[in-house]
Amino acid sequence: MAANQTHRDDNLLEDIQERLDNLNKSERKVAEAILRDPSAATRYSIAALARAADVSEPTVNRFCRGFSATGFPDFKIRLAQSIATGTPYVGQNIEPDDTVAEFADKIMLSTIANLDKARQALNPKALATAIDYLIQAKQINFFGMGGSASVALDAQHKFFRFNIPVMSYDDALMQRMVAAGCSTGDVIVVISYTGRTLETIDIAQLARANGATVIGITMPDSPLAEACTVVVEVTANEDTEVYMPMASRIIHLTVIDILATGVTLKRGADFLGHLKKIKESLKPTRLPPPQ
Amino acid sequence: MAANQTHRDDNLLEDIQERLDNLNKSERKVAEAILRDPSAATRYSIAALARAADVSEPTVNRFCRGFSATGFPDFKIRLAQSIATGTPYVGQNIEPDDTVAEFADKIMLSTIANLDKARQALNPKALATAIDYLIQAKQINFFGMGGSASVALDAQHKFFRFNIPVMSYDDALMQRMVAAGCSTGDVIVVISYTGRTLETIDIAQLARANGATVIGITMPDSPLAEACTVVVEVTANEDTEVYMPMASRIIHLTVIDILATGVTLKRGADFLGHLKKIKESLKPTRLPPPQ
DNA sequence: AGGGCTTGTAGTAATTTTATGAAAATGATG
DNA sequence: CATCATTTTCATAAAATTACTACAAGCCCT
Repeated sequence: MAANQTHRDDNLLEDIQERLDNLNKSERKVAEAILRDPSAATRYSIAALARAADVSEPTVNRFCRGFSATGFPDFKIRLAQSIATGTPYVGQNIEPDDTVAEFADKIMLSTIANLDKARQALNPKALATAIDYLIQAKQINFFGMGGSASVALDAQHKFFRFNIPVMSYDDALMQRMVAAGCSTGDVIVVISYTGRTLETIDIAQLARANGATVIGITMPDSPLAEACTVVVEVTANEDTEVYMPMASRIIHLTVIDILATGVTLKRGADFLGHLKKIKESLKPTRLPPPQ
Repeated sequence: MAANQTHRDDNLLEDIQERLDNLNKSERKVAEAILRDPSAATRYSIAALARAADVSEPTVNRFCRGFSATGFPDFKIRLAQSIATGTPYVGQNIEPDDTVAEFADKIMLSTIANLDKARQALNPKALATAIDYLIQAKQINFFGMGGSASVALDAQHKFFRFNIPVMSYDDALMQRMVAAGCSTGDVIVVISYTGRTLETIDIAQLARANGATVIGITMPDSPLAEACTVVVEVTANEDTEVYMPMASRIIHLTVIDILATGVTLKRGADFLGHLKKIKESLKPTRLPPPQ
């Protein structure tokens, strides 16, 4: 019973953040005042916001219209929705003179924001397909190089509880060897942020050529994505900002969580289905139930 | 900086629904008009809503005040937020018959919720101390066993860019050997969710006895926490629920992100501090400053 | 110096809120 | 059970706040 309407991708706050550079002096002052404390902005009157931004009221009004609102009140409503939609604390880069409390908060919030974005972008159908493949796997291998090595390792731990042989490899040579040696029924999960590492793409293709199912957790429309049987698309906001840490790893890990949970659940359902089949096979030997 | 309130569990819409019976005739008409099409209500003016509910404008206003809003505009903002809060199943456990879309969403949301909780519980002072130790380290070792192995591995990758020797170990034997061989100036970061693994505690004590600084990322008041030089306390809501995956790993990873970022930042700042020290050492050779 | 873009001033329009009193409901009492 | 008193409910209208428009001054860039 999902079906929460209202999820047109508004995200006014992000919009403001993005268009910050394309605004003229005064309107940028307005934008900055809003970003400084978005939730407070929803409580301001146009006069109060104008004062906070040190501009005139009509400037605020023009600013609102610039973001395709009919006026200030409409803008406030949209802003309020944008805040509640999850992505509350967008932006705010880490500054060299931030205190520990400040940048710790910023990292946490940006991670949260990224996760929420990933949540909205997640494709359940791809996940379902991936889970189906994983359930039927004779053997599962997780491939992750560099930064994704830890994700692969984590995946190995998570999938260990299922009674399937699971391994993870962070080494191109080993990966290639495994890919070369695999066959139909094997599943290989390739984790890569960019999806553009030549070696990785090559290995994925090799594995597929040998009949293995290749599940990719990577960037949409990347060469690696093309090479996979099924792709769970992940687009993280990798800030080029030096201080900003990789959010993609966190998202990848959470995707692994979802896959593992999916396998657990489906196995249960499968099991129930199995029981049902047995029961039904017994039916002919019994009398039909009363009524 | 931090301090973003706003996430009191509003859910105005639910509130209205609940209090529907306790309202008098006219106010109920208002409530019904709003519930008939909540998102339309956010676009109405007080006059329009009054007409839609077939009551007078002050009635609408009184209604708004009844739901602890300062007035109609404030009410509309709250309503907009309530609608947009696309958080239908926060805190809900995963059910065996959830669709993929449903449980994927639940996992994401619960992870987000956990991160946010961790954010509020973070102790900046402990983080600052840990960062100080890490900067001064001659050598850093990350220890994580079982599920925390991937966190340790990730940490190794992150700290690689600093010019300090970094290693990670997921094996008790290797950890013990490293702990036995370390000396003053070495920093060991022990990552453990429970903080109650005997082996890990023992290793931490051994390392400290040899003069190493031991930073713990673990549960507060745990035996491991006692054994550390400084502890970054992490309390994740580890749902005992079978289907719920470990949120602690994600939090641990984010803590690592914070530490790595802190080291990057402080290196810059440290340089300034260094300069200051040199300056101060020169003070005695000068006359006291005027005033 | 003049055209185009930006921004503020001042006045106007719209909207919300308060004040006030009338109508309805409740309840007590003869 | 009728009647009056009291309270609650509600709408009209006026006041106050808030948002919008027109226009003019200012700035920047050839």
